[in-house]
Amino acid sequence: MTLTLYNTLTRRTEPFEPIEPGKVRIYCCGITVYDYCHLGHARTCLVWDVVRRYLQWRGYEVWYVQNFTDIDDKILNRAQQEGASTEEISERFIQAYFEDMERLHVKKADAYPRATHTLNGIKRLVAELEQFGYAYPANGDIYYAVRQFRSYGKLSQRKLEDLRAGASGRVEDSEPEAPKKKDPLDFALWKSSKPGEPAWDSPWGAGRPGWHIECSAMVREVLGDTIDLHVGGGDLMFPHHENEIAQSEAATGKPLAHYWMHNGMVKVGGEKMSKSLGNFTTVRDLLDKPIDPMVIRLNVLQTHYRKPLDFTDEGLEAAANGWNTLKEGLLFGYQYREQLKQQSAVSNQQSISITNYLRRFAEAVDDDFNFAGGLAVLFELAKELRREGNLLVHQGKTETSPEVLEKQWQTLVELAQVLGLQAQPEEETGEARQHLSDEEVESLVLSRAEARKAKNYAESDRIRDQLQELGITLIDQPGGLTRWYRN
RNA sequence: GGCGGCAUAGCCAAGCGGUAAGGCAGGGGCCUGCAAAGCCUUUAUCCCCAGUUCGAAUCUGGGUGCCGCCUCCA
Repeated sequence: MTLTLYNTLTRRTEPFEPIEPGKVRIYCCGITVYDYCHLGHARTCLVWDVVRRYLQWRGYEVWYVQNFTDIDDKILNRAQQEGASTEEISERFIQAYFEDMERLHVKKADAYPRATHTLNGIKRLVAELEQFGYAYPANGDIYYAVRQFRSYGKLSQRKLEDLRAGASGRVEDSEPEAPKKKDPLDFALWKSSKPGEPAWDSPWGAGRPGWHIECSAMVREVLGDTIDLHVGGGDLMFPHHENEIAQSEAATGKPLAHYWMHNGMVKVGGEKMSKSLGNFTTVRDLLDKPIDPMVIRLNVLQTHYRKPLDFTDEGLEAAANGWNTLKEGLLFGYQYREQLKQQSAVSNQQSISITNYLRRFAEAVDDDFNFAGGLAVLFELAKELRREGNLLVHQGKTETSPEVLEKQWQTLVELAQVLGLQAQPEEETGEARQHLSDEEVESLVLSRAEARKAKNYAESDRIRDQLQELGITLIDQPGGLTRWYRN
């Protein structure tokens, strides 16, 4: 089987071939740490977390790096607003980021480079670009000369003329520094600092890096000149990723990444979720509602990563119900293992079908990370296990042999783990529900049976309700037999 | 205005030329004193039009409607 993925660079789905066989180097454009993460950020983090997990499951050794942009205008603004330092702001939101991601079960990256920790790399890159004729100074700032880079626009598939036409209308009035630029599309590599602003020494005077340069520097420093996969939100394609390519490739003469992948935006009421529209929900607000983090994960995974995802209460509710189904399957082993051991073993004629599940899952996901397709396999397994579990509770026996069920369960758990979905058995609180012993329950069930026989349904229903409140569910079976179980 | 993407059941969503996965919600049935739980079962011809093909949701052309990017943005 071949893993294929959609490469933004070529606008085609291509077979994945890593530079070094068996190894994958991924750089994920992380966040600018000036506020809490909202669902849009969460989607990006979740999608690429699962891509990474899948590659690992597929046998690749993955080196996954995600950056923090911890110096930029917005951080500066926020710091000024709060009378805090930029370090205090970025540090606070980096910590918040880690808290949020941990709750969402996003695996830690192998490295979290930061712009402010990469100043040497940044300065080196700017110096090289200047030396090679791609950068020029203007009023203390250093700009990248877009027209010097012949293939500028190759990622977003736009021509310079088109871009200029689009930019011309607003550049003059919205950007006071525009007149300093030789071309409206030129962008700052290094910005001189105003009094009171954080600044680093450089050959161009005290200042700070522009927005795009830090990623070029961090990729190079942590992963090398050319990496396998560069991923991030679709809104970064232009200008951020385009500029990264222009910077890195002009300096190194090598391709920055073989594959570029972009995830779709989260939308609210048909519009992109964003800070400026004010229609965002932060990850922590949602989790504090509370909503099971796995519900958010499932909600995200049910839409293909490249498509926009409309965030709605209904969608969340559907995902919550769906998660319940998966959870019941995932808890099957914990719940019924003991009971199953007592069942007589039947032949394991179905053991071959296990590889079938794995194969179908891999086939779906190999096709440009179609996790939604792969989820169908998980639901199939979960529903089968739930059904068998119910049969065990209601009829005392399963249709499938315990060995096969055990394997199916393990398969489900394995596949769920690939998607970062996991359910833990709830801790026995050992309180109210444990007040009745089995004998006491039996005796109540017996009194109820007598009441029913006497057609005293008021009394029998009272006992049934009473037991239900104590977490005990009764199952009346044909022939007057009543089974019961603790919820 | 320029560039790009999407349009599949009540809702969400797979599908990549061979006759519509899955999830959610709903319908019907069995069981029951009634319930609950459970079990069984059921629900689309794919925005419109015209082509290509033995055959199209899937390819081509033309509409229509949404969305994203072109400015900070995951």
